[in-house]
Parts: sequence; structure tokens; C-alpha cells
Amino acid sequence: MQRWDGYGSPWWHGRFRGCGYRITVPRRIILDVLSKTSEHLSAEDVYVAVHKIYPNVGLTTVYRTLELLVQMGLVFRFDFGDRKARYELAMGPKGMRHHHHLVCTDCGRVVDYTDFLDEEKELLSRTEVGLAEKYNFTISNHLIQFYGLCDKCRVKK
Amino acid sequence: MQRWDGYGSPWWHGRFRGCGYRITVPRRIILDVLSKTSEHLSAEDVYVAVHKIYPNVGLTTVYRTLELLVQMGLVFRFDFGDRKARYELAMGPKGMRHHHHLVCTDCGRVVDYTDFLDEEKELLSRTEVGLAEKYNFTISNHLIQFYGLCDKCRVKK
DNA sequence: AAATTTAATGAAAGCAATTTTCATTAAAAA
DNA sequence: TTTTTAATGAAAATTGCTTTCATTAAATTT
Repeated sequence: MQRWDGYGSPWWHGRFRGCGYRITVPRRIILDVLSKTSEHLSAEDVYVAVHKIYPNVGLTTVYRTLELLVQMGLVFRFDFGDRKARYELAMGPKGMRHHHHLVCTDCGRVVDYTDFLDEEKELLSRTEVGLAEKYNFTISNHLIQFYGLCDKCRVKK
Repeated sequence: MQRWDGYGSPWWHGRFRGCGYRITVPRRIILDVLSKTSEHLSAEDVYVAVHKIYPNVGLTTVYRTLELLVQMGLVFRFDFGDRKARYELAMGPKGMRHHHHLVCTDCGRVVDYTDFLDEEKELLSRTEVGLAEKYNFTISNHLIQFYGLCDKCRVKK
């Protein structure tokens, strides 16, 4: 599951070194947890998972590390409407993971989709270029989410 | 600035009546504040603005009313990454206001854009149909945000 | 227009997610 | 191995928001 850079270190060690950040046990474990799930974990979720592996890690460190990873662009932070942040590895051993979300506004279920990405991609990059020019922004990322009712919740109503 | 329904009431009175909700002074003022700004107000912002007009309105009522308006579909709630909700009138006197956002990840500035909407719209609705079929969702809304650095923040780095 | 009903309100207390503080620990540099 | 200083964990603090409950005021009935 872990990918190596060919010099005996996981892929993200270089990024850390480059920024002057230390490679610590808690950081190693948090990244490991994130790289092994395909779910949308909250800070609490990460804490629980990390805690199972190494019970000494505190919740504070989880929050701090997630924040750091978001700053570095290694992790994305999402908001699905319940008021707690969700975290996902931006890219991982499996390669690029970019996807969009389909959120059920009733039960909160989140589906990742990549299916229409090819069609979307072209328009998105054109839009990005246009927006960047018009508003003088350097665009580095985007977020697309669709909201609605999943099959189960539709029936309930 | 206020639009009337031709029978002597602002446009939203009918919606309220239909749902059995009362038309009260705080609600009137909150809707008035929202209809007169083009900014992305937090609950606190709304509270401050409302307070200037009518100091008796409490923060609790502001939260409750905003929630009600979101439920009714009269107001949209957004999240721009600082962890507080922002509110915008869904449609107003000026007609439909649907737009997307361009968010500066450094200073938090938010630009609304509608420019590329025509091109986007068609792809979006195709995507919606496809997703709805594939994942068995009834899609009612979507969110598109681009993230990057605005001109000022790019220079600072 | 007055009385009645009940939804809406405001103040205070409560809550959950996240952040800050600060003394201690452990990476990494010397 | 020693030194430096970034990172950590526990506890306290903060923030954005929600709940509770006694009071007020819309809207309905008289």
C-alpha cells in the first residue's frame, strides 16, 4: 500500500523535508490511515483509527496534522453540510484520486464519482482559464458537488 | 428595492402564508437585509445589520430564521472554508441569482461569476441526468467553487 | 375591537468541533 | 552524544451554532 521513492522513503517524505517539517510517528500514522481508506473521514474518525494503531496520539495532533496536510496540498478538506470537516488524501499510492461528490441532503450519504470527469474536464479547464484571466486569479483547485435525495430517502417522503 | 405581488405584499409573503409561517418583524428585516446586499453574509453579519435597524432582534432568531429560509429554498447556505456558514438570497427582486464562486484561499475573498454559466449549464444538466440515473439520486441543486489566489495574494508570496 | 390561540421570540445555558496554551518530548542538526 | 527547536499531549479556551423555557405578539375567532 505504501509507495517508495526509490531511495528507501515513502513518497511524501521529500515534500516534508523540502518544507522543513519533521517526519514524526503521528504524522506517519495519520498519512497511513488516510492512504488506506476510501471514506470521507472526519478528524474524529482519523483520531479513532490512529488511536487503534498507536494510542498515544492525541486529538490535538490529529487536528494539527490534518491542517498541515491541507496547507501542503496533500489533503483536501470537504464540507458536506453537517458541520464537521471531512478529509481525503489528494493523491495517493493509487495515483490521482480527483473526483466529485453526490451528497444526499437527507441522510448525508456521499457518493464519489469520476464517470463524467472526461467530459467535464475539458469544460472545467476552459472555464478555469477564462476565470483566471477575467478575475486575475491563479486557480489551483475546484469543488463540484451535487445535492439531492438518494433512492432510500426519496421513498421515505 | 422591494417587489410587490400586485396585491400589496412583498413577493415572499405568499410563500410564508402557504407554509403556515407567520410574517414577523424580525423575518421582514432579515429578508430585507439579505435582499439589499450582494455580499456573502455570515449569521453574525446578518445579526449586526439587522441589529442596526431594529436592536431588539436576537442572534438566536437570526439563526432560526436563516435556517427556515434555507429549508424553504429562499436562501442558500455556503461554506467557504473558514468554518462559518454564509447566506445568500436564492432569488430576489433582481430575478434569478444563481452563480458560482471563486474563492481566494489566502485572504478569503469571494467573487461571484455567472459568465461561463451558459456553456456550463448544458454540461451540468447532462451530468445531472447521468448521475441521477447511475446512482439513483434525485438531484435538486449543485455547488461549484474554484479555489486559488487572487491578484493581491499572489504578489505577497 | 377584544379575546383567544399558538407560533415566534430573546436571554441564557448548553453543545460539539476546533484552537490555543504551555510544559514536555523527540526529531534532526551539530 | 549533545544540543536545538519543532512537534506533541493534556487541559483549558473559544467559536459557531442549538436548545430550553418563560414571554410576546401574529393571526384567528369571537
